[in-house]
Amino acid sequence: MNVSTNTKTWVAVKYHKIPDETIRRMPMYLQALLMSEQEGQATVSSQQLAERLRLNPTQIRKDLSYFGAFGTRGIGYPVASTLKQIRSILKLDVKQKVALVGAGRLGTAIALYPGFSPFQFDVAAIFDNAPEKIGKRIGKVTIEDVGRLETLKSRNVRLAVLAVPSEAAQSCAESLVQAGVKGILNLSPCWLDMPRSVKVISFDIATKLGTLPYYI
Amino acid sequence: MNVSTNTKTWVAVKYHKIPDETIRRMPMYLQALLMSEQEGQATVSSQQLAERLRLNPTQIRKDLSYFGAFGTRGIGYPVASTLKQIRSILKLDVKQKVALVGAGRLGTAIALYPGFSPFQFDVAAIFDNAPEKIGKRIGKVTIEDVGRLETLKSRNVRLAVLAVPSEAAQSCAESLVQAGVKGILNLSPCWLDMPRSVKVISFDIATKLGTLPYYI
DNA sequence: TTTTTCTTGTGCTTATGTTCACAATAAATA
DNA sequence: TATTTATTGTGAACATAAGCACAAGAAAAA
Repeated sequence: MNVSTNTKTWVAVKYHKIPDETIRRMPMYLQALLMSEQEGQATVSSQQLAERLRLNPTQIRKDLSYFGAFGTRGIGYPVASTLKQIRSILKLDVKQKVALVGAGRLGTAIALYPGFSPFQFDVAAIFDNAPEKIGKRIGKVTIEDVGRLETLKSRNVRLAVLAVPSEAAQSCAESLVQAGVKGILNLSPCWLDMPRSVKVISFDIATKLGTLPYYI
Repeated sequence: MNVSTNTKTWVAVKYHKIPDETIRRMPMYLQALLMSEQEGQATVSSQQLAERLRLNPTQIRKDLSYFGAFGTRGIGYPVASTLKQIRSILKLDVKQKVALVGAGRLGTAIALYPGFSPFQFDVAAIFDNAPEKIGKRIGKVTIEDVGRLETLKSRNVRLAVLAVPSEAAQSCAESLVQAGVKGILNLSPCWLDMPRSVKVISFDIATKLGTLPYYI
């Protein structure tokens, strides 16, 4: 966000706690705006965004307003500049390097997942502990031994996806922190004990599926 | 869920609307209790569960109390019978058949994902539209053509995991509904327009990862 | 038997998140 | 220029969820 030119924005971000739920929705707004852009729309109203995402238009306006006034009354939000703003807020305006730990089936699927493209993530390194996998390639990235995790520090990788068995998750996570990683997406059904300074997002496909029969 | 118009539901939930967040946590309790069982514990306190899951003990007690009084004051929760109760609540006491649509990398990873074991899901069918995949096997299951989705009705499959590209998600979901599926776990970053009677849980790995740089 | 210890179940308070309702205001139209 | 139309931004009301604090009650110890 361009802090220097917008006092109001700066104040808003600085002195208001932005709801986690708002942050959770921001990537959805990014995706929806990208679709509007591809359709050639110059502006988009909260109503249109809401229809695409099946959300309440007020919620979208309030979410965006936490970061400043991006829209124009009577018109809506300018697609290009709002996209730019959101990218900046989410720190997705620069290519974010991501390390992947675990080159199993799930890890491989993630390394090659086309859904990352709107966010410009760069899977910069892949690690595994199986000797037969080391040196092989997934896409353009060569699998390295987990022993080399510490090299992440000098390679400026601050994000990681953890796709290892639950038993290995905690120790891998600790190595990642040691290597300077600040954000971890954990895909195993276990809690990671981490310093406060490290942000962990965990979710497990099985746990999600586990709620489904209840609702049927 | 509109309680007032649905007598069955009204009775089932014992006159309380059960918070969605409570349902979301129930599979976690199931997993934690399984671990206690494997460690040979006969009872477990909300405190112990809370430490394992990094939750507040009060929250666990309140969640469980929505479904009845399972514990014993001064002692805690009996592991075996509470497990049984939770399985019954989540309808995981019977083996739930699941259809998987999309036998790509992500679909394959899910079909073979060991994390489903605590929930006893049975991946009973796998579908894809790529002719070269039809007839091949993933684990013990043979990949079928998506045209055969309608056979799910007679095979009594009521749950599905959707691991297809976003563009295909809506039409696959409609076929699933046509085939009598009542619950869908959607892994693509798009909204599914479904009848009220179908429960959809959506999440996208990229969208989750998209929030991470913000926090670091 | 009485007291102490432990832990559940829950009313109530606090925290977080959503939505309504409407003033503000930019552009289009008369 | 005045009026109408469209849409944002936001204070306040409402809804949902979390957590404190403690009575209730079960077993163990005295």
